[in-house]
Amino acid sequence: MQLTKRGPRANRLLAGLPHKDLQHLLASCESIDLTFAEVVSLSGDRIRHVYFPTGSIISMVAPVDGYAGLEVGMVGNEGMFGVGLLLGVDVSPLHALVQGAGPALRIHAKRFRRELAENPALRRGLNRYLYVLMSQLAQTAACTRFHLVEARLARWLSMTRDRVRSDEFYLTQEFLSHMLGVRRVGVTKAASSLQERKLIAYTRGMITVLDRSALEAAACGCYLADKTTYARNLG
Amino acid sequence: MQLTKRGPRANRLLAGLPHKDLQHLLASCESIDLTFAEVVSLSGDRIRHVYFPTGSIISMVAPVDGYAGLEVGMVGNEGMFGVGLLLGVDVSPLHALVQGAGPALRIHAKRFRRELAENPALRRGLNRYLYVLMSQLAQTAACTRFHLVEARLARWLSMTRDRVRSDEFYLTQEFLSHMLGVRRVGVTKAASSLQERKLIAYTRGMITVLDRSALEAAACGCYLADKTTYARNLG
DNA sequence: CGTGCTCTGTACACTAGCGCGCAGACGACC
DNA sequence: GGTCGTCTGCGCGCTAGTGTACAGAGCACG
Repeated sequence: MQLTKRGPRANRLLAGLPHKDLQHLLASCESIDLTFAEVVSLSGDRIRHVYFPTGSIISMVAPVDGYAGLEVGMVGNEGMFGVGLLLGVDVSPLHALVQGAGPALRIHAKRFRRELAENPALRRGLNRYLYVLMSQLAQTAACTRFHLVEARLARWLSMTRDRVRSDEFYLTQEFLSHMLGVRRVGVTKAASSLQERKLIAYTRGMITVLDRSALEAAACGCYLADKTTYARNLG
Repeated sequence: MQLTKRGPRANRLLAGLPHKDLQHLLASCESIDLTFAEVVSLSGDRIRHVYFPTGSIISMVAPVDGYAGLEVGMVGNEGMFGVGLLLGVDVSPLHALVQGAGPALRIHAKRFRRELAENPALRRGLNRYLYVLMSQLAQTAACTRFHLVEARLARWLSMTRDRVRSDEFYLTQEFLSHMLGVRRVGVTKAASSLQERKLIAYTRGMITVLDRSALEAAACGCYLADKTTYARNLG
């Protein structure tokens, strides 16, 4: 893992903090490694830690009775997990699981609340992030309803690529099918198509993005919309 | 319109405030009437006013290029429109339009921010509401993906019924089709089915709920899930 | 080197919902 | 009372995605 994926500055929310505030916050943080498919938190659980991924990705999955759930948000080095605490609620309404293995910083919920109370810059930044996250939720809802699996897959891969900052990452079609809320077969078809078009290549879970900009073009507008929202509010 | 739909206490967020805080806030509020299909705000617009519906309903619609959009949140007397301001952002990422005509209280964005700064009880309550709203967004995303139109319609009508606190309300199938993100014909089929089952009756936009609890039972679990989340956090 | 597991690809019958177009029904308004 | 606009219902061909089941392919590990 490169250095750029491990230091606190690798997380864009933390990178935006004034030096002194950051140092103060870091004193309460511990550096950890998240492993693929690890469950960070289940819907309804108390949030024990807040996570700032630096090189990892956490998926937020809405549970639905009788189904495996649906991913509604993706948190990488541009965000954090545990936003409920910003609003005074220490229970996550969503499942959170590790979609991309890698390093992250985490901080105990209690200390995080204290930091929050003492640190207006942190509060301001995270509030804005929460706004972006809400926009993403809404966008995803609409996207899931209207767009075809292939475009959604392209969006999803592009988002992942941005967050791991690498053209290669590990993801089985089975996993993807849960994220997108479709059958594995649906992913196979869409992925085959993207591979035929030379946008990606994959074998046994290792996915390689061959043509980034073409992949982004194959994605639905939601990809760009998300990016724009982020840039406007946190850029 | 009954008195219970007009006074400030008709809005559950306001009703939860200490008397003194409420009085202070009300000094900045004006009482207005929202008319059916009125556009409160478009995606990307500056938020000029925050709305507390007392007898009206505002729909939050996520725009999608090439489609009429998809409703992702419903705000009635249990909520407010303009949550972005809580997070320091004065632009709405979503369209907001009036789904149920009726009275509401509103307050200028600027004054609202000042109130917010001065009034911790208000902040606390609204933060919790924001949390509930986020949960609703996620729930709706999953619901829209997995559940059949008939169950979604039943959910939607039940939610509306709760918010207008009346078994009769005006809504055309055309409008409903936009909210649910399906064709009008899809609504016709689902609504016919519910009517055959004696759960509702309707003619030319006037919908009557005949059997509330059966309608709620016909809805997907998302209806109950939303209610539970609200009760747990604001009840 | 073979065995077993995981990952990927394919086939088949089925269904919910789409797009479009049209027809009836009710109400409002001149 | 006739006309027009709005609301509701239906038919028809079509498509994306479903559920299930099975087969090949690559890797790991004994």
